[in-house]
Amino acid sequence: MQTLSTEDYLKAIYHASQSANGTVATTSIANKIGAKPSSVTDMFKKLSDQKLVKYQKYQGVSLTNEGVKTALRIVRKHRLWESFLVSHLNFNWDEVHQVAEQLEHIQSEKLTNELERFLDYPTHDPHGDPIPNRALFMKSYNKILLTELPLNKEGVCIGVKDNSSDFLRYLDRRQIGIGTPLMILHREDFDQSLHIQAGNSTLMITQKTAENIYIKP
Amino acid sequence: MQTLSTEDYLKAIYHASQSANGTVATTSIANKIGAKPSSVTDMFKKLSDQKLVKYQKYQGVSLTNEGVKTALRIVRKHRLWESFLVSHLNFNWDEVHQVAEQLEHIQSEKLTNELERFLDYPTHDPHGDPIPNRALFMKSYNKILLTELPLNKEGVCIGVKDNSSDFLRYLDRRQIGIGTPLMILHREDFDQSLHIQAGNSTLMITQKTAENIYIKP
DNA sequence: GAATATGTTTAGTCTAATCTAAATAATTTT
DNA sequence: AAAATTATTTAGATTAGACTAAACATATTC
Repeated sequence: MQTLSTEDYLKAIYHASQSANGTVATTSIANKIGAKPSSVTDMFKKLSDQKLVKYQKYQGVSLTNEGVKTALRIVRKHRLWESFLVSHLNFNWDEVHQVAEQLEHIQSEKLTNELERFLDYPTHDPHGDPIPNRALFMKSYNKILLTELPLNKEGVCIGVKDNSSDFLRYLDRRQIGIGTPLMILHREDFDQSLHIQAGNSTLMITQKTAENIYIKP
Repeated sequence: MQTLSTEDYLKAIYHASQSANGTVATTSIANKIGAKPSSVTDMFKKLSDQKLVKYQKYQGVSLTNEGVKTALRIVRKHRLWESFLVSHLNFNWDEVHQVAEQLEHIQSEKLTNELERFLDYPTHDPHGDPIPNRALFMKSYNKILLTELPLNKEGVCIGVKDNSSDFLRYLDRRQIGIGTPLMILHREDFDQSLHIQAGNSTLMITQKTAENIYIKP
């Protein structure tokens, strides 16, 4: 049985180890969690005692199989709750994260599984991230960044990399969301900005924006 | 902003002060919370510093107006979540308490209010307890105990006093629930047991059982 | 490869919430 | 009303999780 805090660490390690190749540094977790590196070291030891991570001094941590499972159980709850908030409680996709951070810690297998049934077994959350099923398996799309989409080839927005409110609301204002068809009309060599077609309108976005939009090619 | 623990104490004090006349003893809270009296004393001081209770050494506590409001906000969430679990997630009324104890601590006004809207503004939870509305106001029925129902007069079960799983499952087996019409056919002088009509069947219940069933006369 | 910079760990401290054991107050019994 | 019982509080210890400051390892730069 995990505490709130150990669950937060496991989730942070899980997410960090997705981008990196398995092993995760103390500082990177400190930044995600908002704690000092020394606190993170303490927690690494604790998680290591519980066999949830493999930890070697100065070498960072990696999740054990059991650690991955624990993390995925939290991710599953987080994404199911986000889906619920958007689909039934009128939350916008930029408002759900903070609340789901709390709800993901609720302990009740029945609750999680019934919520999943109630939502009709969703496979992706409101940001396009895959939801682990009861067996903790998730199918992720074959996806590319908008920057990688060839010129004049149509793709569909299927997710975002940056989940911050600021970015999501920016996309709302540009009328870009999950499912929006996108096409690059012109790439500006000078500053890498892109002229794109989004749904029925054409608009200009920066490279930074394009790097945070996932496309099904 | 309250911690999990202070919220639990405030709720316990609120419930205890309903039965007693406003002021609540250290030991009674210790029993409810499952803590030692010395810990309760510490917490009483803390809550008193926050002006949520009035505390005088050796005289117990009573909630301030602000304390009542804080407690009611928690009760509101607890009962809304219980309602949700039963009405949409296939929980039985004896299974909801433990999960609602966790969910009641989720902090998000929008979540609470949207949940209330989604449930269509319920006034009572699955145990018949009134749900405070957004203004923290709740209308409680005019109710009596089954023991107080006159012989051969029909009443309707509108709630239970004991919310334990054991009792609720016992009622399930007897096919007694919220809304079941009840009538006392005979009162046994020897042991105060009751012969009752419950829905279409007649059955025998003990005084202890009857003392835990609320009736709308 | 030595010097510097950066990242990580250790040692010791802090706070919230708990506990035990002892002291003290209130209540009940005789 | 004194004695005994029960309830409550105080004092001091413990634990989880965090912190700071100093020590130590690793990585980078010259």
